[in-house]
Amino acid sequence: MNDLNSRAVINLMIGGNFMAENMNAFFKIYDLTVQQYNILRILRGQDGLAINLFELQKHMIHKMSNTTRLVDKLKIKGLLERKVCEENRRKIEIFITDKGLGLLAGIDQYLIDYEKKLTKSFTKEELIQLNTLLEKIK
Amino acid sequence: MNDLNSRAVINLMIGGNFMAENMNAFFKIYDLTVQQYNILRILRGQDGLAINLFELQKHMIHKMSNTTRLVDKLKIKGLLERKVCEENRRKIEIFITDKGLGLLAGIDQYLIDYEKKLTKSFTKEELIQLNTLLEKIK
DNA sequence: CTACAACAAATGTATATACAACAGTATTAA
DNA sequence: TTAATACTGTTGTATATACATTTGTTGTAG
Repeated sequence: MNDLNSRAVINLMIGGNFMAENMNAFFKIYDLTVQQYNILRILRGQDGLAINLFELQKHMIHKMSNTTRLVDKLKIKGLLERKVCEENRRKIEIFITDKGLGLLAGIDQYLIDYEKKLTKSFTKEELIQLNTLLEKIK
Repeated sequence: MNDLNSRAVINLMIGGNFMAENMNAFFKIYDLTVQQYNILRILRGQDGLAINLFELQKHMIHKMSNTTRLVDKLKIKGLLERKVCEENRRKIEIFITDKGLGLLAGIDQYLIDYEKKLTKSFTKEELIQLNTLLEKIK
Protein backbone atom coordinates (compact mmCIF):
# COMPACT_ATOMS: atom_id res chain seq x y z
CA MET A 1 0.00 0.00 0.00
CA ASN A 2 1.85 3.02 -1.17
CA ASP A 3 -0.91 5.49 -0.59
CA LEU A 4 0.80 6.01 2.74
CA ASN A 5 2.16 9.25 1.31
CA SER A 6 -1.19 10.24 -0.09
CA ARG A 7 -2.99 9.52 3.16
CA ALA A 8 -0.40 11.48 5.12
CA VAL A 9 -0.91 14.51 2.91
CA ILE A 10 -4.68 14.48 3.22
CA ASN A 11 -4.63 13.59 6.90
CA LEU A 12 -2.36 16.53 7.56
CA MET A 13 -4.66 18.87 5.68
CA ILE A 14 -7.70 17.57 7.54
CA GLY A 15 -5.96 17.68 10.90
CA GLY A 16 -4.59 21.15 10.32
CA ASN A 17 -7.97 22.37 9.23
CA PHE A 18 -9.66 20.86 12.25
CA MET A 19 -7.30 22.76 14.52
CA ALA A 20 -7.55 26.00 12.53
CA GLU A 21 -11.35 25.98 12.54
CA ASN A 22 -11.60 25.27 16.23
CA MET A 23 -8.93 27.77 17.14
CA ASN A 24 -10.65 30.45 15.10
CA ALA A 25 -13.88 29.66 16.91
CA PHE A 26 -12.04 30.04 20.20
CA PHE A 27 -10.44 33.36 19.28
CA LYS A 28 -13.69 34.75 17.94
CA ILE A 29 -14.70 35.57 21.52
CA TYR A 30 -11.72 37.92 21.67
CA ASP A 31 -12.36 39.30 18.18
CA LEU A 32 -9.10 37.79 16.95
CA THR A 33 -8.19 35.30 14.26
CA VAL A 34 -5.55 32.61 14.73
CA GLN A 35 -3.18 34.63 12.56
CA GLN A 36 -3.73 37.79 14.54
CA TYR A 37 -3.17 35.94 17.78
CA ASN A 38 0.02 34.44 16.40
CA ILE A 39 1.38 37.87 15.61
CA LEU A 40 0.68 39.07 19.14
CA ARG A 41 2.23 35.94 20.61
CA ILE A 42 5.37 36.38 18.51
CA LEU A 43 5.61 40.01 19.56
CA ARG A 44 5.28 39.08 23.22
CA GLY A 45 8.06 36.55 22.73
CA GLN A 46 10.34 39.41 21.66
CA ASP A 47 10.40 40.71 25.24
CA GLY A 48 10.17 44.34 24.24
CA LEU A 49 12.53 44.05 21.28
CA ALA A 50 11.23 45.26 17.93
CA ILE A 51 10.57 42.96 15.03
CA ASN A 52 10.00 44.01 11.43
CA LEU A 53 7.39 42.73 9.05
CA PHE A 54 9.88 40.61 7.16
CA GLU A 55 11.07 38.75 10.24
CA LEU A 56 7.57 38.49 11.55
CA GLN A 57 6.41 36.81 8.38
CA LYS A 58 8.98 34.05 8.75
CA HIS A 59 7.32 32.90 11.96
CA MET A 60 3.83 32.87 10.51
CA ILE A 61 1.70 30.13 9.06
CA HIS A 62 0.63 31.94 5.91
CA LYS A 63 2.20 34.15 3.26
CA MET A 64 3.64 37.66 3.44
CA SER A 65 0.92 39.34 1.46
CA ASN A 66 -1.38 39.58 4.41
CA THR A 67 1.02 40.55 7.13
CA THR A 68 0.77 44.26 6.37
CA ARG A 69 -3.00 44.17 6.57
CA LEU A 70 -3.12 41.91 9.62
CA VAL A 71 -0.78 44.25 11.45
CA ASP A 72 -2.95 47.20 10.38
CA LYS A 73 -5.97 45.61 11.99
CA LEU A 74 -4.13 44.95 15.23
CA LYS A 75 -2.88 48.53 15.25
CA ILE A 76 -6.40 49.86 14.80
CA LYS A 77 -7.39 47.85 17.87
CA GLY A 78 -4.46 49.38 19.75
CA LEU A 79 -2.83 46.01 20.36
CA LEU A 80 0.49 46.91 18.73
CA GLU A 81 2.49 49.89 17.51
CA ARG A 82 4.35 50.44 14.23
CA LYS A 83 7.38 52.67 13.84
CA VAL A 84 9.60 53.33 10.84
CA CYS A 85 13.11 52.04 11.54
CA GLU A 86 15.61 54.91 11.83
CA GLU A 87 18.59 53.06 10.37
CA ASN A 88 16.68 51.63 7.47
CA ARG A 89 13.53 53.44 6.64
CA ARG A 90 12.31 50.59 4.46
CA LYS A 91 11.76 48.60 7.61
CA ILE A 92 8.80 48.90 9.92
CA GLU A 93 9.41 48.03 13.54
CA ILE A 94 6.57 46.53 15.47
CA PHE A 95 5.96 46.35 19.22
CA ILE A 96 3.16 44.92 21.28
CA THR A 97 1.34 47.46 23.48
CA ASP A 98 0.30 47.07 27.10
CA LYS A 99 -3.23 46.61 25.86
CA GLY A 100 -1.99 43.79 23.66
CA LEU A 101 -0.13 42.17 26.55
CA GLY A 102 -3.21 42.51 28.71
CA LEU A 103 -5.37 40.80 26.13
CA LEU A 104 -2.91 37.91 25.84
CA ALA A 105 -2.74 37.59 29.63
CA GLY A 106 -6.50 37.29 29.74
CA ILE A 107 -6.45 34.58 27.10
CA ASP A 108 -3.56 32.43 28.31
CA GLN A 109 -5.20 30.06 30.74
CA TYR A 110 -8.34 29.54 28.67
CA LEU A 111 -6.21 28.79 25.64
CA ILE A 112 -4.19 26.19 27.50
CA ASP A 113 -7.40 24.46 28.51
CA TYR A 114 -8.81 24.68 25.03
CA GLU A 115 -5.69 23.28 23.40
CA LYS A 116 -5.81 20.38 25.82
CA LYS A 117 -9.37 19.74 24.72
CA LEU A 118 -8.42 19.83 21.05
CA THR A 119 -5.66 17.29 21.61
CA LYS A 120 -7.52 15.07 24.05
CA SER A 121 -7.36 12.11 21.64
CA PHE A 122 -3.65 11.78 22.36
CA THR A 123 -1.71 10.42 25.29
CA LYS A 124 1.39 12.27 26.41
CA GLU A 125 3.59 9.83 24.56
CA GLU A 126 1.55 10.23 21.41
CA LEU A 127 1.84 13.99 21.62
CA ILE A 128 5.61 13.70 21.83
CA GLN A 129 5.60 11.35 18.85
CA LEU A 130 3.30 13.60 16.88
CA ASN A 131 5.36 16.73 17.54
CA THR A 132 8.57 14.94 16.65
CA LEU A 133 7.07 13.82 13.37
CA LEU A 134 5.46 17.13 12.48
CA GLU A 135 8.62 19.07 13.17
CA LYS A 136 10.43 17.02 10.52
CA ILE A 137 8.30 18.42 7.70
CA LYS A 138 10.00 20.72 5.23
CA MET B 1 6.61 20.81 29.71
CA ASN B 2 2.92 20.98 29.13
CA ASP B 3 3.04 23.00 25.96
CA LEU B 4 2.99 19.62 24.28
CA ASN B 5 -0.66 20.27 23.50
CA SER B 6 0.03 23.77 22.30
CA ARG B 7 2.87 22.68 20.08
CA ALA B 8 0.76 19.89 18.62
CA VAL B 9 -1.98 22.34 17.69
CA ILE B 10 0.35 24.78 15.99
CA ASN B 11 2.45 22.06 14.37
CA LEU B 12 -0.71 20.57 12.90
CA MET B 13 -1.77 23.93 11.52
CA ILE B 14 1.67 24.56 10.03
CA GLY B 15 1.95 21.06 8.62
CA GLY B 16 -1.54 21.13 7.17
CA ASN B 17 -0.90 24.50 5.64
CA PHE B 18 2.39 23.36 4.15
CA MET B 19 0.60 20.51 2.42
CA ALA B 20 -2.34 22.65 1.32
CA GLU B 21 -0.14 25.35 -0.19
CA ASN B 22 2.02 22.90 -2.06
CA MET B 23 -0.91 20.85 -3.26
CA ASN B 24 -2.64 23.97 -4.53
CA ALA B 25 0.52 24.91 -6.39
CA PHE B 26 0.55 21.44 -7.94
CA PHE B 27 -3.09 21.54 -9.00
CA LYS B 28 -2.78 25.02 -10.43
CA ILE B 29 -1.28 23.49 -13.58
CA TYR B 30 -4.60 21.71 -14.09
CA ASP B 31 -6.65 24.77 -13.17
CA LEU B 32 -7.96 23.00 -10.07
CA THR B 33 -7.83 23.70 -6.36
CA VAL B 34 -7.25 21.00 -3.75
CA GLN B 35 -10.92 21.14 -2.86
CA GLN B 36 -12.04 20.78 -6.45
CA TYR B 37 -9.70 17.85 -6.94
CA ASN B 38 -11.03 16.22 -3.80
CA ILE B 39 -14.56 16.40 -5.11
CA LEU B 40 -13.56 14.75 -8.37
CA ARG B 41 -11.61 12.06 -6.53
CA ILE B 42 -14.57 11.31 -4.28
CA LEU B 43 -16.86 11.11 -7.31
CA ARG B 44 -14.49 8.72 -9.06
CA GLY B 45 -14.47 6.59 -5.94
CA GLN B 46 -18.24 6.18 -6.30
CA ASP B 47 -17.71 3.98 -9.37
CA GLY B 48 -20.57 5.47 -11.32
CA LEU B 49 -22.94 5.74 -8.37
CA ALA B 50 -24.42 9.12 -7.65
CA ILE B 51 -23.63 11.11 -4.56
CA ASN B 52 -25.51 14.12 -3.26
CA LEU B 53 -24.11 17.36 -1.92
CA PHE B 54 -24.78 16.41 1.66
CA GLU B 55 -22.85 13.16 1.46
CA LEU B 56 -20.14 14.80 -0.57
CA GLN B 57 -19.61 17.43 2.07
CA LYS B 58 -18.94 14.83 4.74
CA HIS B 59 -15.86 13.66 2.88
CA MET B 60 -14.47 17.13 2.39
CA ILE B 61 -11.91 19.14 4.29
CA HIS B 62 -13.92 22.36 4.58
CA LYS B 63 -17.48 23.37 5.32
CA MET B 64 -20.74 22.87 3.44
CA SER B 65 -21.19 26.48 2.42
CA ASN B 66 -18.85 26.26 -0.52
CA THR B 67 -19.74 22.86 -1.88
CA THR B 68 -22.56 24.22 -4.01
CA ARG B 69 -20.28 26.77 -5.60
CA LEU B 70 -17.34 24.39 -5.99
CA VAL B 71 -19.59 21.92 -7.76
CA ASP B 72 -20.87 24.74 -9.96
CA LYS B 73 -17.37 25.52 -11.10
CA LEU B 74 -16.60 21.92 -11.90
CA LYS B 75 -19.85 21.67 -13.84
CA ILE B 76 -18.97 24.74 -15.89
CA LYS B 77 -15.70 23.03 -16.80
CA GLY B 78 -17.67 19.94 -17.82
CA LEU B 79 -15.97 17.72 -15.25
CA LEU B 80 -19.18 16.62 -13.53
CA GLU B 81 -22.94 16.54 -14.00
CA ARG B 82 -25.75 17.47 -11.61
CA LYS B 83 -29.22 15.98 -11.64
CA VAL B 84 -32.19 16.50 -9.34
CA CYS B 85 -32.97 13.24 -7.54
CA GLU B 86 -36.34 11.81 -8.65
CA GLU B 87 -37.28 10.23 -5.31
CA ASN B 88 -36.37 13.26 -3.28
CA ARG B 89 -36.23 16.48 -5.18
CA ARG B 90 -34.38 18.21 -2.39
CA LYS B 91 -31.36 16.16 -3.27
CA ILE B 92 -28.96 16.84 -6.11
CA GLU B 93 -27.19 13.82 -7.54
CA ILE B 94 -23.71 14.35 -8.84
CA PHE B 95 -21.69 12.24 -11.28
CA ILE B 96 -18.22 12.62 -12.70
CA THR B 97 -18.08 12.92 -16.50
CA ASP B 98 -15.70 11.18 -18.89
CA LYS B 99 -13.88 14.45 -19.22
CA GLY B 100 -13.50 14.52 -15.43
CA LEU B 101 -12.24 10.94 -15.37
CA GLY B 102 -9.80 11.77 -18.16
CA LEU B 103 -8.44 14.72 -16.26
CA LEU B 104 -7.91 12.62 -13.14
CA ALA B 105 -6.23 9.89 -15.18
CA GLY B 106 -3.81 12.46 -16.54
CA ILE B 107 -3.01 13.67 -13.05
CA ASP B 108 -2.68 10.39 -11.17
CA GLN B 109 0.96 9.46 -11.66
CA TYR B 110 2.27 13.01 -11.28
CA LEU B 111 0.32 13.37 -8.08
CA ILE B 112 1.72 10.17 -6.62
CA ASP B 113 5.23 11.45 -7.33
CA TYR B 114 4.45 14.85 -5.91
CA GLU B 115 2.94 13.46 -2.72
CA LYS B 116 6.05 11.36 -2.25
CA LYS B 117 8.11 14.51 -2.55
CA LEU B 118 5.98 16.33 0.01
CA THR B 119 6.40 13.50 2.49
CA LYS B 120 10.04 12.74 1.77
CA SER B 121 11.03 13.69 5.33
CA PHE B 122 9.40 10.51 6.60
CA THR B 123 10.40 6.88 6.52
CA LYS B 124 7.74 4.29 5.80
CA GLU B 125 7.43 3.50 9.50
CA GLU B 126 7.07 7.16 10.34
CA LEU B 127 4.33 7.55 7.75
CA ILE B 128 2.43 4.67 9.32
CA GLN B 129 2.88 6.26 12.76
CA LEU B 130 1.83 9.65 11.50
CA ASN B 131 -1.30 8.36 9.79
CA THR B 132 -2.26 6.36 12.84
CA LEU B 133 -1.92 9.42 15.02
CA LEU B 134 -3.69 11.81 12.66
CA GLU B 135 -6.61 9.49 12.19
CA LYS B 136 -7.27 9.63 15.94
CA ILE B 137 -8.15 13.32 15.85
CA LYS B 138 -11.74 14.27 16.48
C1' DC C 1 26.76 61.75 -9.16
C1' DT C 2 23.69 58.91 -11.73
C1' DA C 3 21.58 54.75 -13.17
C1' DC C 4 20.34 50.41 -11.93
C1' DA C 5 19.46 46.54 -9.00
C1' DA C 6 17.92 44.81 -4.58
C1' DC C 7 15.15 45.28 -0.65
C1' DA C 8 10.94 46.04 2.52
C1' DA C 9 6.46 47.04 2.61
C1' DA C 10 1.94 48.41 0.63
C1' DT C 11 -1.74 47.99 -2.63
C1' DG C 12 -5.08 46.09 -6.33
C1' DT C 13 -7.60 42.36 -7.78
C1' DA C 14 -9.46 37.82 -8.07
C1' DT C 15 -10.73 33.96 -5.61
C1' DA C 16 -11.87 31.29 -1.37
C1' DT C 17 -14.10 30.67 2.86
C1' DA C 18 -17.14 31.34 6.97
C1' DC C 19 -21.37 32.44 8.58
C1' DA C 20 -26.08 33.63 8.44
C1' DA C 21 -30.30 33.96 6.15
C1' DC C 22 -33.26 32.08 2.79
C1' DA C 23 -36.09 28.90 -0.45
C1' DG C 24 -37.99 24.75 -1.86
C1' DT C 25 -39.23 20.01 -0.68
C1' DA C 26 -40.53 16.25 2.41
C1' DT C 27 -42.32 14.41 6.75
C1' DT C 28 -45.21 14.31 10.61
C1' DA C 29 -48.90 15.21 13.66
C1' DA C 30 -53.13 17.47 14.81
C1' DT D 1 -55.80 18.92 4.90
C1' DT D 2 -53.17 22.06 7.17
C1' DA D 3 -49.50 23.65 10.09
C1' DA D 4 -45.24 22.92 12.04
C1' DT D 5 -40.78 20.96 11.62
C1' DA D 6 -36.80 19.00 9.51
C1' DC D 7 -34.08 18.34 5.45
C1' DT D 8 -31.23 19.74 1.36
C1' DG D 9 -29.36 23.00 -1.09
C1' DT D 10 -28.65 28.08 -2.49
C1' DT D 11 -27.53 32.83 -1.96
C1' DG D 12 -25.71 37.30 0.21
C1' DT D 13 -22.18 39.39 2.60
C1' DA D 14 -18.01 40.13 5.06
C1' DT D 15 -13.54 38.69 5.61
C1' DA D 16 -9.27 36.14 4.34
C1' DT D 17 -5.81 34.77 1.26
C1' DA D 18 -2.87 34.32 -2.98
C1' DC D 19 -0.60 36.47 -6.46
C1' DA D 20 1.11 40.25 -9.09
C1' DT D 21 2.24 44.94 -9.30
C1' DT D 22 3.72 49.27 -7.34
C1' DT D 23 6.00 52.58 -4.16
C1' DG D 24 9.63 54.20 -1.58
C1' DT D 25 14.30 53.29 0.20
C1' DT D 26 19.03 51.61 0.14
C1' DG D 27 23.20 49.83 -1.95
C1' DT D 28 26.33 49.66 -5.71
C1' DA D 29 28.63 49.88 -10.32
C1' DG D 30 30.09 52.91 -13.70
